[in-house]
Amino acid sequence: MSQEIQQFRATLPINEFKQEILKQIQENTFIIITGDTGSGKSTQLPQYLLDDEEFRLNICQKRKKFLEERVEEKEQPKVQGFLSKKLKPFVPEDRINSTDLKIVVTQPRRMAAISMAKRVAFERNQNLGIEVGYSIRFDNSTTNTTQLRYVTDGILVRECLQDKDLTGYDVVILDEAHERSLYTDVLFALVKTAAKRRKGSLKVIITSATLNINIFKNYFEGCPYVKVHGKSFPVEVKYAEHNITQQKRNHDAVNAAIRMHLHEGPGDILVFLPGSEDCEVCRKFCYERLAEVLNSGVEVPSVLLYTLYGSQTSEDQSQVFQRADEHTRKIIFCTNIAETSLTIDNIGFVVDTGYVKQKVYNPRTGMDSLIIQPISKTQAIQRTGRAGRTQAGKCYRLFSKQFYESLSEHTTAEIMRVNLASVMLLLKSMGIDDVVRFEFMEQPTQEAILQSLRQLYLIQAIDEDGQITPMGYEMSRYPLEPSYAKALITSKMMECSNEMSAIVAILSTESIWQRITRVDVDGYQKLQEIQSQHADPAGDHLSLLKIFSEWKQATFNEQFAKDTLLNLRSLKQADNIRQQLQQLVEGTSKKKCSQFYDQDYLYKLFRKQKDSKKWNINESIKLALCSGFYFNTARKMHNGEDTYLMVYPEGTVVDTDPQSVYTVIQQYPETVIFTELGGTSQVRGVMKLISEINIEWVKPYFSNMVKVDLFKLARIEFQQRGRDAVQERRQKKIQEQEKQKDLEQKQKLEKHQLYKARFEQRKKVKM
DNA sequence: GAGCACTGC
Repeated sequence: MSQEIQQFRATLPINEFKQEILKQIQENTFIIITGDTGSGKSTQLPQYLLDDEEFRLNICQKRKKFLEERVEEKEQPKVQGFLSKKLKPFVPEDRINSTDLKIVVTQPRRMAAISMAKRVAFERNQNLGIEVGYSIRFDNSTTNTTQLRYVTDGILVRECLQDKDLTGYDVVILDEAHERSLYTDVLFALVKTAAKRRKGSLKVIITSATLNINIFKNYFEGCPYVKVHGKSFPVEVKYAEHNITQQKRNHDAVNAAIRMHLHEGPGDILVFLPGSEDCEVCRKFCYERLAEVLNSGVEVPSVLLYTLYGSQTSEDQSQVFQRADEHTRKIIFCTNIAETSLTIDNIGFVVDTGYVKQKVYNPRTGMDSLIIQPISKTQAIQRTGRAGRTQAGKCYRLFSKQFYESLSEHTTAEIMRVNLASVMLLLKSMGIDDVVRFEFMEQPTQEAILQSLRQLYLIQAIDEDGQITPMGYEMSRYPLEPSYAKALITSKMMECSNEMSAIVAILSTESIWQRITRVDVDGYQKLQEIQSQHADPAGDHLSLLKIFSEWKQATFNEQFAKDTLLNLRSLKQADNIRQQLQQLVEGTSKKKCSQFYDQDYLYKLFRKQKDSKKWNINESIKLALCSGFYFNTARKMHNGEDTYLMVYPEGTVVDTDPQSVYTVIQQYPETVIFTELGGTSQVRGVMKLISEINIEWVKPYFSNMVKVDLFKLARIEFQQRGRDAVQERRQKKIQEQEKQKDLEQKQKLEKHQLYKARFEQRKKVKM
């Protein structure tokens, strides 16, 4: 067996580059390895290092030197909170003399971490956890002896909180770095600073798909890169003559798929669409079209139609992966999920509509909107590649070559499109104060940073000088958005933390209700009936808690979940998270917190009210929610029942979510708070997850919100020394933007001329 | 006048 494995390992494309890679790693701190999937880099690279005796001894020596010097320096973190006990500097005594090489490999997805650890353990003929293991949230297979750990990127970020020099590792491999998840972007910055402090005793390897390596090279100071070829087949790309309109998108996609089915050789067809509803609509339409073709007397070879998207049950998803018989072709209508997360074998053809749904965060309004957008070139190439994994393939793009040229080079990194409050709090809790100047690989907008600081200040995670508070330290322990962490900590003080940890856990998962589309009329009506039966006029948060508790009381019954149209997968996940949160809440000291809460208006209110007869636990839960979300207060406008006016920013009008219990029971309270603002129009927000409150509870906080001194908060006066540098960067950015603008203008003009020429030509023909 | 892509601690 092991000989077989050795032979297999030798055939992997990366094997040819083994010596070169090892040489570069010896000589450099940072190294980039590019190569497409199938090159074997994720599984082989760490093994090359593990098996290289010289490398191991060399790096252990360097590590020993570094740790001895650091212990002598008695380095302390810059600021220390009195609430958090975990912030003592990490001095791993046993690491000083250890001759074990420790490697960590980060993955953007949990499944990838597990399967790679299993694969490598298998290749080394070992049980999982001895030498090789994985660690993901809620699931850890590693022990003290584990030398190679596959982890999700979020896990390594959490580990950085306790050990910012990453002294527990000798090598960090950031795998699939081109995907640029929020945590990989944070890790780039953390790992870069750690490696510099470690003076050559920490090696950093970044692996990425072949594209956009320049941005990595710039960030890691022109470090060397090794290019490894993958195993893939050529894919022929065809463009449509004209771009499709939104109305005709599904129509054209189905026709393209049918044309391929009738005229092409073997190989399944993958059709990329923006949304799950599009998938269902297309499947239905495809059946109808195929029936029409059949009726017209054309012979149609046997075919199976599937859909594939994230909110399906895993049973529905697994059907797609079952093999059809030799003479039957599969057509799969899918969303972005098939772009990277799920890989289907035997795809020979791809139809690409050129669009995705993407979440965009607007820092000014604090609103998340889900918008249909054109894909990036990188995405188009990725989608195309899905046709060339097992055979030479074809990709039909439902847009013109010009449209492709006009697409942006890369997908906008996540860090550029999310609320940065938790990232900023993370940095502050690690002693990085000057977040405005913090060097990310790609700089988020100043506005986004300032708005997140504002939010952190409003929930007292940082003080008016931008310095992290003990409360902020406490919040950073929780794997939650800071506002949820605040609500949870407050709930401990207000004696309702069991309830709050359940609520927050439910909100951390996808909907606990089954997703039923409007196409399913009966199901949709039934869902609405059940929802109204369980609706609690106290609000969405308490209604969710109620249904969750009922499921728990029914002893986690599967049938109960089915009957009440609940999503069992989300329920189980929510309960898992609830347990984790409860453990964290136990670690929060009520006594120490009271130093803060004794001054707190909401807490005083709680103390005053809690002995009165009218008071019940629901009120406490709502007060705790207010402590994290009071800036999301809205009051009813009387021109339209479900239209509300936010207290801040002034003049912001918001609607009620049609899914909210208040829409279901058709009662709209005077004053509400909400925990999420969303929508699809970017113009007007929709309040999601709403609870009725008493305006008197939050009134004393309103003046805070108006007089936030962002200048002070951002510690701008601390930056005088570095002002020139900032100015220079800003200038450069403006120049780049202008260049980009010019380019776009030029492209627009060219496009216009092209259309004009075509129009003239057609006119001529008609004449 | 609104209905939801994908991850992750």
